[in-house]
Amino acid sequence: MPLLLLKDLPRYECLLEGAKVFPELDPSACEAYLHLLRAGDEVFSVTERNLAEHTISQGRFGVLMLLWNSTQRRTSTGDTVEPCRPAGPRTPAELADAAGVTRATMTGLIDTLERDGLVRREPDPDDRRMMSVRLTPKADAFVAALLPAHFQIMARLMAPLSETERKTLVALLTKILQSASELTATAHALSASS
Amino acid sequence: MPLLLLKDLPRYECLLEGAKVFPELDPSACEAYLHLLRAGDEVFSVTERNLAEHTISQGRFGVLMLLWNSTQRRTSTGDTVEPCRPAGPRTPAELADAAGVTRATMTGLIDTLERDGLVRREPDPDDRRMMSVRLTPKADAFVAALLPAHFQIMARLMAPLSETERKTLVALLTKILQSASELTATAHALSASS
DNA sequence: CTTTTTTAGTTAGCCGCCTAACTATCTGAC
DNA sequence: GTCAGATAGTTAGGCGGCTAACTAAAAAAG
Repeated sequence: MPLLLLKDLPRYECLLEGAKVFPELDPSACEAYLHLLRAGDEVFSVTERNLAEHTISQGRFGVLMLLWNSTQRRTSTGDTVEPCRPAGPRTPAELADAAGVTRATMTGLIDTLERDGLVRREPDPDDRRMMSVRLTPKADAFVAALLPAHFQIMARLMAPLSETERKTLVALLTKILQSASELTATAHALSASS
Repeated sequence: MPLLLLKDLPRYECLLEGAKVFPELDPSACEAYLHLLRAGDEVFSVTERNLAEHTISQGRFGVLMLLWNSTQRRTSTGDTVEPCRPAGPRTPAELADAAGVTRATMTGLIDTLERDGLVRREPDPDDRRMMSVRLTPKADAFVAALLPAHFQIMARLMAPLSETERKTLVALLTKILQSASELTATAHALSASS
């Protein structure tokens, strides 16, 4: 996360005191907000550090995973009845949408991946505006070597939580995600009408 | 968060299928991890958008809050028995520690804040290496005008969660935060011994 | 068929984060 | 007292986000 966060979160009493000055301050909401950002940032940093040991950034890793996913579908033996994602190679625009970054950012990521020999750009035969981005064999080996450690870190991060707690966490986060999306949508609607 | 995340999280069945290929993949851990990063990123973006309307970044806002906190303590009438944080003005190094960024980054943030007239650097009379960073009156007004909307956004984000659910969420996130800290600590120990 | 609009991708330039190297100052060992 | 090492802050340069402006090609309007 590109963010600057408080290392030591404020104690709950401080929030209660702050609520006296600012009636808008909801102490429990604020506490949840701060913990969410702090935990997200910390978890992000832990995985980022692991990826950095293989000299790859979170952003480029995300692109590799997206491409690897479609590669798996494409080369699978067909015993998967319902593919989890639409199959096939992916264009920069599709990758940008799936990853949640702008196309300009995706151009930069693909540039670096291509320079490192992990990805190839191929022109689309039908539409000369479009490109197909494909993993190289080197990237296949790279991802396969990287993933076990990556999965182990996730498992260790979540180790103190029981299966039930994990489900609870996911359910709570999903609720927050939804209210965040609604806030985003209304903000967009407001800016569009102005 | 400076990150690139999957817009549409993988379905749980996909994780189960992935676990057949990678025995290290713990599906529920992976699901929790992805939801945590996604929710954190979304919540971060929502507040960032609000701050951007007042032409301030999350990073600079964090610095203002840290300074504002110590200002409050310093100018308080003394009816707070136990101050939440050690009082007093703060040096760039202290701010960097509290915010969790490097001193170089803090230099840049303070530069911008000073340019915008929100902060002043004053030399320390005792130690000529040190600086004191203080809020200007303009910054006091700025923060006071900004905070109500900021708190309202937190409240709206957490609105779908009951008080109990918020406490549960904080408890679960605290557990994750702790295991993340342990992973960080062991990583540092390993790199120090090598 | 020509013209306008839309779309894919890139480029240019800003910002905030990082690390590494540097300057200036203080501290402590001798 | 002097000189080595620690400490505060800055500077320089890289990276990965972003927006905005641009080129080329396709699609739609006339």
